[in-house]
Amino acid sequence: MTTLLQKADRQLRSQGGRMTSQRRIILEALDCLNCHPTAEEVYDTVKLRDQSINLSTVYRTLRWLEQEGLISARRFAEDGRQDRFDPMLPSEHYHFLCTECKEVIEFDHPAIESICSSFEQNSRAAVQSVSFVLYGLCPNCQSRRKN
Amino acid sequence: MTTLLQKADRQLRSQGGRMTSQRRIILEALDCLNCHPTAEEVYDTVKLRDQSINLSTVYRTLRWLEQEGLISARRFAEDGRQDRFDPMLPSEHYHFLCTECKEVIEFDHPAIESICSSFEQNSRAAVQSVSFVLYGLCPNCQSRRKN
DNA sequence: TAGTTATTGCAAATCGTTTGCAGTAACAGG
DNA sequence: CCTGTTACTGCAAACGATTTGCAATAACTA
Ligand SMILES: [Mn+2]
Ligand SMILES: [Mn+2]
Ligand SMILES: [Zn+2]
Ligand SMILES: [Zn+2]
Repeated sequence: MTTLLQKADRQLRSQGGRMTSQRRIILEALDCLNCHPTAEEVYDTVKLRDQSINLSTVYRTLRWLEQEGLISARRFAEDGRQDRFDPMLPSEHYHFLCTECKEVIEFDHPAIESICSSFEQNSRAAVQSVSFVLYGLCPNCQSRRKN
Repeated sequence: MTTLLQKADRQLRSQGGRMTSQRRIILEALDCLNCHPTAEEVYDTVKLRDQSINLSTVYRTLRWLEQEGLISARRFAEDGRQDRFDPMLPSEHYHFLCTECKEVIEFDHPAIESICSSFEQNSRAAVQSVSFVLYGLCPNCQSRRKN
């Protein structure tokens, strides 16, 4: 399993880009920050290692990774209006967002694809991408609420 | 079929609110503006009837309608970061957004609900709401692109 | 080791939306 | 109708998330 840092390095090499210390720190943060962080969350993590790094550098790096197809930006409702960044997995997947703690759970379901094709047939529209997001309470927040 | 204007009127009456000329114009705009307008689109429409109406009044009215459960706000990816407003239909439904002309097509599919319950069982999370959005090209934009 | 230029930090701009405030106009009651 | 109370308005300024212009810096190349 190749890390984001490795993928980005290869990408940079092939286009005359430069691997800066800031980029390395951001990429390493993304690699160990498991889930679906906001830019602020990445920024907070990265600042622990380099106090002088700037939020706009974080954004520029994230947007570059997005352009290169190495991560994708997602915007969930019921989660303010900030973007969350998702390491691009090899397979399509969908999300559950806990409205309380903002935890994201990924899942997949075979029926989703067939819903798309049945919609395509009925509407004659061409589907290019799918966003399926469930909102609710994760197991933890449910039990926390009962108390 | 009761119009939004009628529903809002009833709601206002029951809570000491006032039916102003601005609200009437906005509600009438929403009633004939068929689909899923942004606040700006509503604003542009109402300005034709009342030059002096203010964008913040449009927002305040839309948010009030949202709170009253008469419309809902939706945020689609690939559509900038503005909200779109959806007259609350009696039944749950889902959306297709044309990435080119921003037309919205509504649809439903019986399998969607069973996907939710199967996710609930596997994850032990409690699903409260669902957002299912397809992105792609509507029939019109497809043929326009072929030429 | 020096030169080219991609990348940075910073501050200011942007975009969609919200808010504080003083003035205006609904509408209830006389 | 007239009047008083106060919900609602327009305006301007604040907002949060993100983007951008620019001059200084630091990767890489040769
Ligand atoms: Mn994901
Ligand atoms: Mn709709
Ligand atoms: Zn939770
Ligand atoms: Zn279209």
